[in-house]
Amino acid sequence: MNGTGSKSEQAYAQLKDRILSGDYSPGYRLVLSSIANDMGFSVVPVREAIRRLEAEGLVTFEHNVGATVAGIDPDLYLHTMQTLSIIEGAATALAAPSVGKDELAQARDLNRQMREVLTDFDPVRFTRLNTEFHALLYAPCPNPHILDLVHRGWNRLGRMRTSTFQYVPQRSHASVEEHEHLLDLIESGAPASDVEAAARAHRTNTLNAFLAQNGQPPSPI
Amino acid sequence: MNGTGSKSEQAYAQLKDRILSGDYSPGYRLVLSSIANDMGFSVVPVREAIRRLEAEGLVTFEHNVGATVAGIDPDLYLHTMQTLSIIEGAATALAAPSVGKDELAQARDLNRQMREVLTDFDPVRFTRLNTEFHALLYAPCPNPHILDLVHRGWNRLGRMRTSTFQYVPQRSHASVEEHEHLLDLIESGAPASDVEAAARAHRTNTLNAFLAQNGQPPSPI
DNA sequence: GCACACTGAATCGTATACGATTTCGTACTT
DNA sequence: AAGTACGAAATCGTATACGATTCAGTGTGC
Repeated sequence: MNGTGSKSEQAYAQLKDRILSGDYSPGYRLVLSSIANDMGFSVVPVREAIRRLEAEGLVTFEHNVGATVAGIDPDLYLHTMQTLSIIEGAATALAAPSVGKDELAQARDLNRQMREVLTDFDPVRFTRLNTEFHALLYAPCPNPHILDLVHRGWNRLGRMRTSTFQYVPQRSHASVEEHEHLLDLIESGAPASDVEAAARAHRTNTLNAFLAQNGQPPSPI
Repeated sequence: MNGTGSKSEQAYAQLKDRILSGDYSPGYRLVLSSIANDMGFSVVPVREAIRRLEAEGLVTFEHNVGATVAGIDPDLYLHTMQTLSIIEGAATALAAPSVGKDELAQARDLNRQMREVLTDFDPVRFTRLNTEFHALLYAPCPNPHILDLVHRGWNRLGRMRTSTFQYVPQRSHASVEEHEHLLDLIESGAPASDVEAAARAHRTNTLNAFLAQNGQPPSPI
């Protein structure tokens, strides 16, 4: 009857939404009874939802204490971004042969918009365009498992992903150029390894800019 | 008081065990009440355990029908192995600088044993040695997130991983040679990209051998 | 003044109960 | 004989209830 299905499912979707949107920020204590009351159902489906979120790494759980929204300490950020650079690079390479003219045109347009934003820099808008740009390029990846990992990775980063370029605004210029290069590679049907290397290096560069700013050594991969 | 912690946790561990050991084979219907009875507690903790397993991809869930142990159709196998070749390759490369003399010696010994097994081929034993060999090399990877993904990937393959070389026995000779090469690269402190390429190619070769045998095209990555 | 034991409120963990949904066998119709 | 409608059994989904555990605040002994 209900399109969204079970309450457990609804609870899962709502919690995930609130966490990803930053409504519940890291460290927020997820009290079962409160959430259940808010949503209007009992604690059982909420518990199940939280278990799933736990397995995805969005919340941490402590026995007899409860769940809290998982934070992102610098280490976790490094590790997740490193992993994402690897997986998203592979996804982009695998997707490349299936990227059509339409997508390429869209991507070029997005990059043009990003170039415009450079003159009057708006980090949040730039980051959103950037996210769209990359999503467009890896979406045709024929391996759903890899796509799933990409999505989970970005989810783990939570709200930080919506504002990456707030932290490394100086990367934005190089980023736009690298995008252009990546598009050329894809359009020209370059070997998968080249596309992968470019896509990965692009992410790694942003990560390293972030690390350098915090006085940390660059990622070895 | 209890070392294993909550019943939910126990249920999770037991179910995972039984699935991975092949006790519950793919397609097996996980009936809540039966499992709860078997284990001696109520259905609630069992449900939670299953939710977590679902999020990890070990079981599939259907609303109002129940959970079944996730199978591995050829597509899923391809996708998972492809993903693993990418992630494990990266893990091995990241781990390489931290692989000590001890580990190298152990690895060489394992490979020596594998070479011995070649003369009187035992696919299960060979596969186990192979698993150990690689686990030894990627274990020192400093990025726990990547390690986690490697483990999850192997878990998804379930029991098939314990007998890979049953399906592609002819790969075993080349495999041993490639191991030696990989060890040389690591020992000589080769660049991360070289180690990664070698480790990935090694896995991809096995995957492709498997694919070729089933008349499918090789993996593009 | 400080450490420690105690008490109660908040919260979690699990069992039980019951309504809802699916599934499958059976009888009935054509 | 094949297909369909019906109904009972199996199973799931969720609410409620209650014991168990944690945590904070208070009081007591040293």
